[in-house]
Amino acid sequence: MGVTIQDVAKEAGVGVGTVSRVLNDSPLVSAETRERVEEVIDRLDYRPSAVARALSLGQSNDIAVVAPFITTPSVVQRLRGVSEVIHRAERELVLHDVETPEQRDDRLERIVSIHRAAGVLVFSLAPDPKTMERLRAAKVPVVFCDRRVEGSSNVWIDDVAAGRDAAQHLIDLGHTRIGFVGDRFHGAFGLTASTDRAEGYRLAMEQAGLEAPPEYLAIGDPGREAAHRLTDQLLGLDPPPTAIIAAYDLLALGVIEAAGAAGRVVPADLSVVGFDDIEVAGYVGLTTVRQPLRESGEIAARLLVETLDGGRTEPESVHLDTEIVIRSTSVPPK
Amino acid sequence: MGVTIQDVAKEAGVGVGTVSRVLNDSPLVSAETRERVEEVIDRLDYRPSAVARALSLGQSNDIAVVAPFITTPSVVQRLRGVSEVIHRAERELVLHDVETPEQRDDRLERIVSIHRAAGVLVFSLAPDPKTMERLRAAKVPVVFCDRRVEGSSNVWIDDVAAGRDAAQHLIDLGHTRIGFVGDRFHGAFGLTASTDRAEGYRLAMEQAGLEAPPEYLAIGDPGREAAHRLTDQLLGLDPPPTAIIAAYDLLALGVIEAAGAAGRVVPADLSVVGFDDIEVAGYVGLTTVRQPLRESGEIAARLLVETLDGGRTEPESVHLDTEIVIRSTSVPPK
DNA sequence: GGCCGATCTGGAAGCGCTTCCAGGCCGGGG
DNA sequence: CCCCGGCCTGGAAGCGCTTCCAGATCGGCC
Repeated sequence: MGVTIQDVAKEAGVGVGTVSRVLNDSPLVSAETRERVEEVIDRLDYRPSAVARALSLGQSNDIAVVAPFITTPSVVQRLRGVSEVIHRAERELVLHDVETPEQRDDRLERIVSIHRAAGVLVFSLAPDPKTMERLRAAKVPVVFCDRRVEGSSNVWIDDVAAGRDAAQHLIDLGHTRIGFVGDRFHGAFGLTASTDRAEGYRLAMEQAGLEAPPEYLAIGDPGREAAHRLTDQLLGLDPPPTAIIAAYDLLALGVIEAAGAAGRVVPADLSVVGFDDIEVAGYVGLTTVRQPLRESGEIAARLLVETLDGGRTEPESVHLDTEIVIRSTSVPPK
Repeated sequence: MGVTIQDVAKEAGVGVGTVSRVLNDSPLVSAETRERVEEVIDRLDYRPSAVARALSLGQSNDIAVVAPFITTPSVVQRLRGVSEVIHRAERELVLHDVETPEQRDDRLERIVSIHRAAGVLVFSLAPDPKTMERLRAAKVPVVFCDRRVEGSSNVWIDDVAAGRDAAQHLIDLGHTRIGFVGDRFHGAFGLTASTDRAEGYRLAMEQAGLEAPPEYLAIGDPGREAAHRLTDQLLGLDPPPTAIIAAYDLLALGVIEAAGAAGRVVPADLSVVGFDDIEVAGYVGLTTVRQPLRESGEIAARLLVETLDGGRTEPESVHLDTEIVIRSTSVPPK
């Protein structure tokens, strides 16, 4: 069917070893032989089989990306950065979305034992220790994005600081009654962004000498309806908060929607701040704490590619800064 | 390093052929042998190498998904559906994003010749005839999502009808001056959604006996700033449109933003309608023509998996209905 | 009892690469 | 002139599977 290395060798009048050396840029080939072989490769439109190569080398050219796909649009932004770097490095991106926590470890194990991926990029999740151990034993490089993991390369942001910045911004505007909306979905996956941001919010309040009563912290299910319920709950308090921080932008949009439905005008009656700065945040004028999503994916992918290409032996932890982007959903309280 | 089929065979006291037969559920194995082999497989935690299997079979277990990744959030929704089906079918999803038109055909060719993917799923794009020919010659099943292609399975929606529905909705509300905003990015990729929707808009206007002067059709670059410019351009006309149809939801958000910046209140001064019903459309109350994104991915993936598993021999074209979702950005003109 | 088919099994060949090893060839030094 | 080392090169072995073919076993029938 397809042209094989044998065909090329025969046609060029050389051995298969020589063709292989040409393919892999080995210096052990004379210039004229190389040229002749390359001419034949072009003429026959030969393309080496990645599968055969992978079997022979004991390792494929694929990079597995494991992500809690179902969640926020932020994953997509990260993926763009990852995809760009991976394809520039002439590798393939194999996507494994994890829709339930149980799938997580199973996927990771299959990736190395069955698929023989060259490297793994994990978004946001933390594998359990047993799985981590196996990955290390298999000597497959793993890089984490949006997660700090000891002993592995990773890219992370300081979510506590981000939460603090969001709260501080509102405090600076003069707000004293500030609520927080989060979801427990993140908890089930072992994701920490939501709780860390809430913690930062608590710290900022404390530091400013403001109260953050437990009923001002509303945690519920993910999704739009839940965001509605949580918002209604906060707005029904006496006195109600004059500002709400949402654990991520999509949730913030839900808060805005619910506030409107409850007859509150954003931002006059209620200021809203989110996190991440996903694409639509700009479109709807949402004040939010930006994290460099695409860049985080790029850097994580680059760390992995460098490790695979041998240019990096020690794990590296890269910290990225967050930055509050003030748009039109946050103003001083009435 | 890893456990191989040889190890299992030796440990179970059988030949490798028998182990292979057990793995592949061949009926040519006696119940007791099967049981013994399975016990050893479990005990040694043996996992067959997908790479070796792929080389032996001449085909991998991977499904390549080719998508113009950079574009709208709609791709993500489709991907979710695809991912679910593919992983349930115990196959791998290899993602190839195409950021420039030139990459498109190169990617497709590499997918079959180098990566030996079992099947290909193409989003929105149309490969050139030469590439299509090669794919056919390689006998690799290809399914198109969001695109009608003769001779291949595909899932599609009627974008002309969708455009007509959007316009008709506004006409029914009493609008007579209706503008359309699109981007030429889609054109460069050979994507037809934008132009088809514009065509539907034109037809509806014509049918209603309304004028759709050329200056009411604003086509520019993709992105937020361009959407601003196009909107400003339309609003600067005399008389300006009382409603704008945007070729997809993200563009509609840009129109809303620009209208606000120009001092127009949506929907009182300007009604806006989008297409796709991406996740955030609900959050911001955008009236839009919904297409079943996730479902389209699911169905396309299922068509492909069925073809690969031998249950389907003839290509099938699945038409999905669109449906207008009326929210708060469209009201009668003043 | 012998033969035949049905049923199951072992193992070799082959998938298309990489890599290692054994040479062949050449030039230069003894 | 011979030998040795440095370059190149050809080709076999091996990666871990699937599959095919040959054979072993067994029961049933003549």
